[in-house]
Amino acid sequence: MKPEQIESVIWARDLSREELVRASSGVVERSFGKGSYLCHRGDRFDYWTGVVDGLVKMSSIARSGKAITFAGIGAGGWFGEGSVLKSEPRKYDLVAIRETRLLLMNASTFTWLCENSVGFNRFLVRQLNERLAQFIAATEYDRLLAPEARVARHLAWLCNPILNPDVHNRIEITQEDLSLLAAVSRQTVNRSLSTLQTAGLIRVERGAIDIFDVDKLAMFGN
DNA sequence: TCATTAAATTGTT
DNA sequence: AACAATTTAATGA
Repeated sequence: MKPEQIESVIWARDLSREELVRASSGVVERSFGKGSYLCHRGDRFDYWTGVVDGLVKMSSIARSGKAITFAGIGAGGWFGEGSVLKSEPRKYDLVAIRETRLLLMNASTFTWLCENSVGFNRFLVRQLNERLAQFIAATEYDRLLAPEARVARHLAWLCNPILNPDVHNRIEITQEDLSLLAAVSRQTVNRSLSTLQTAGLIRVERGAIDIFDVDKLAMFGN
C-alpha cells in the first residue's frame, strides 16, 4: 500500500515520513461481508487491524451457548496489538457486523514500529490507556446503572473520538447487535432508543443511529 | 423500470 | 420468545 493511502489513519500523524513509508509497505486493505468472521477464537490472525469503514465486534460463545460481545470497533479504530505482540492465537471471535473494509498490518512491520518509532509508541500508549479506562467504566456501569443508561453509554463508546475517530456521530448497527453489545434484551434497546430519541440525544433509523450529543449520552442516568 | 418475493429489521406483546 | 408490521434487497420479466 502507498504511503499516501495511510496518511489519514489516526496514528500517521505521530510518525515521521520515513516511518510512514515503512509502515505503509506492510499494510494491505481487505473487505469483509456482513456477518463474516475475520477469525475464530484460537485462530492465528497476525495482523494489527484498522477499521476503514464498517463495524467489527469482539465476541465469544460461552459453554452454555450464550453469545457474549465484549466490544465493538468502529471506523478509524485499531485493535489486536496484544495478539500480535505476544504472537498468540486470538482469544475471541472477530466478526464484521456490517460490510467492512479493513487495513491489515503484518506482524513484522508492527514490531518494527514498536521498536523504532517513538511517535508510534506514544500513540499506542494513548490508545491502550483510553481503552482501559473504557473497560473499567464499562464493568462499573454494567453493575450500577439502569439498562437505559447502559445502552446510552455503549453508544457513546462507539463514537469515542480516541478509539473510533472516524465514526463521526453516525453508527450503523442494528438494535439486535446493540443489545448483544450492551448485554440487554433487544426489547430494552428498542425502548431505550425511543427514550433517548425523545430526549433529543439521538435519532433512530432503520439499521443506524445518529448521535447528536455524545457528552450527554455518556452522562445519561447520572 | 416495474412487480413480485424473500430476507432483514423493527415494534410490540 | 413469538408474532405482525415495515423496510430493504434480490430476482426476473
